[in-house]
Amino acid sequence: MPELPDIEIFKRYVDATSLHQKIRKVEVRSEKVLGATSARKLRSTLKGRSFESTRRHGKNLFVKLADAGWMLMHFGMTGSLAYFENPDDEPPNSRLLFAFENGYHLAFDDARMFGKVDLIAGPEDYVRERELGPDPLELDAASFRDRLRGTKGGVKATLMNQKTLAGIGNLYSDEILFQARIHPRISVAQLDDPALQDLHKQTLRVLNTAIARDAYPQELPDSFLLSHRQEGARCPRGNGQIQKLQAAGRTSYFCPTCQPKKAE
DNA sequence: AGTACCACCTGACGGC
DNA sequence: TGCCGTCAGGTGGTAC
Repeated sequence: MPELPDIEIFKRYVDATSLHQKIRKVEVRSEKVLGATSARKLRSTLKGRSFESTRRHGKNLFVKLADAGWMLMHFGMTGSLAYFENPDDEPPNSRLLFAFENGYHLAFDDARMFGKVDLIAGPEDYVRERELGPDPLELDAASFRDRLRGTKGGVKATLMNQKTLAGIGNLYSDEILFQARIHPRISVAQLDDPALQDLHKQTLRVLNTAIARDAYPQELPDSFLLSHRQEGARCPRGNGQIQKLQAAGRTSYFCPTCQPKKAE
């Protein structure tokens, strides 16, 4: 589930459950999810310390450690978090387990292990080193427009390019383009200023709506494509059937009537 | 700069 | 029930 709205929900989850509690033990169940750090280093850094606060940039969650830098969490395609008391409730694909002194646990669960947990100096350095673009929720319309004006590729690829904007993935780019009535394969250069302004507006609306619904797909409005995201499904606006195609190397769903290839 | 393809991994699902 | 192919919400490297 991990695009910007999902990570924002994970952030709030950590804030609500796991801050300011002394860490008793760290169990590394799979070293695959460790980045540049080692199991030994992670354990020794975290043990006896606590999570102090969190930040999010795009799909990255940063957890501040009391007096010892930051922990980065990236959730890949299948990562998630679970906070629980009874050890029997540890999720099936738990890769890292943080045990707190209050008896509760936080698990980093990730079936495919494309996720990463690492120790880093801080969010700003990390964002700069990775050349990540701005988080779309922090962009006003003019900055958004200027950002996209500097690009030349397909609109779907551009929305998903983390160096252009950080946080949008395959699902939400489809949703944003559906709401903005833009065909996924149109190039950014074909969009005029009003179109880019509307694209910005829909981006914010889609992401904020998803966050407000806890990024829970079933809770999204029926007017969203995401609840109709399969070939042949009914267009939420009643304009025919959803189709799929490949765009930016990913399977993309769209409504050919609402999102025509040719601008009118 | 942009795109297409492959690789990294495992689990879920549909067809037989 | 079980096996097999296909696909999956991300990202990084390579080649063009």
